[in-house]
Amino acid sequence: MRYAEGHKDQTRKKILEVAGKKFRKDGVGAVGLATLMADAGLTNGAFYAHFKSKEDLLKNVVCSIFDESETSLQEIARVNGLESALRAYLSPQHRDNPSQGCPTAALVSEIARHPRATRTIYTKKIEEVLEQLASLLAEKDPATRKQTAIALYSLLVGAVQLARAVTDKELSDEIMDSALAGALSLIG
Amino acid sequence: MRYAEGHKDQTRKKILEVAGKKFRKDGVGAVGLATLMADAGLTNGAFYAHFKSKEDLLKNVVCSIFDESETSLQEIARVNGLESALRAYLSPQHRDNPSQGCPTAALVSEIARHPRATRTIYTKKIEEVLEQLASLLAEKDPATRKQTAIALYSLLVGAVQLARAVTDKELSDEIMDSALAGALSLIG
DNA sequence: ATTATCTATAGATCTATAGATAATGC
DNA sequence: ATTATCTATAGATCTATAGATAATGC
Repeated sequence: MRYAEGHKDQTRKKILEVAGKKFRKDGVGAVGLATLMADAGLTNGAFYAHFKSKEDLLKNVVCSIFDESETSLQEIARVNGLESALRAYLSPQHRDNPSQGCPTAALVSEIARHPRATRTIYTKKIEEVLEQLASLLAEKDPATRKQTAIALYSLLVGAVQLARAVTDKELSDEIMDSALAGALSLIG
Repeated sequence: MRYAEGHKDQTRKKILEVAGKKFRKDGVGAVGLATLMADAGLTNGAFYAHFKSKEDLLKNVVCSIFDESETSLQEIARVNGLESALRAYLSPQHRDNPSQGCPTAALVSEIARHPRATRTIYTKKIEEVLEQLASLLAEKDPATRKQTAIALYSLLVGAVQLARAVTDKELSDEIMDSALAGALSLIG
């Protein structure tokens, strides 16, 4: 059936949006294409009009959720400064809503097990994020700035993952608070 | 068939050992029980003489690989000090061999999606590791010590995961080096 | 006789493909 | 007429169970 101009693009966007959420929430491996398509209001077979495989979808999802994530970080940091961005990253809101949260916190270890082509796209996005973070640091020397950005990002990512995994709510909160203290001490 | 005394215990240990490696290398979800048992020199059906489900196996694997991991940290730190342990954690050797490495770096985000009972066992093990790390810090005040241990562990975990995911070898090395610098600055 | 491990299988997934259908563009 | 989406299905997994087999203990 021939739909209105731009209909296919909209559907593609919808699939990307639903996949971005489900992948982060449940993990890539745990998401089946049939259920994913049903959540997007479509059926299984329609998938292949948009992506040539699940791996192809993942590559596109990685790009699009990083772009969103970078925009969001840029926004917060521009308006309220880096410390506010760190507080947002280490907030219960972020911890408790992985489906809209940081792509790395949700997917990094799974991506590490995916084909090289996917990991290379991920690598490019990580470089963007690190540059963005570095640009927000007060430090003058670019090498030191990158070093700090890397340590800072690692700390944030690790902390949110830990805070999501533990069942003890107090410990989970303590992890977020301690990570904030550590992050602030890193950026001096 | 009735085997020699202790045979079943040995088999159980073998399954745990193989599972500990495969889970960390490929992720829990990507490991099938039939292949796992074949790797242990057994067949599918034998699994249920040892564990009542895959989830039950995972719980036991979490305990046993954390115990190994804690022993190993204790060993390195006792002989060569905390800084050596940090260097070992952030070494190419560790990054390139997830199957024998840190349980958290390999499994934390997957565990966060598992049933509460499994996450509670994981939580207990994390508390052990954090206490162990805290005990190795020079800092006097126990509260500050725990805070630093948490930030330190988060940083280590996040860095190794990132270093494993990126395809650019130089960036991967840079992540490990920057994390070490950050870790050293955290422990002052 | 006991029981660790075996084979065989049920029932539920999963990804991907092939070919049909139906709503819009020309 | 075109083509986005549909249904139906192939073929390969997966976890888990049931019942058979065979090597050791008594």
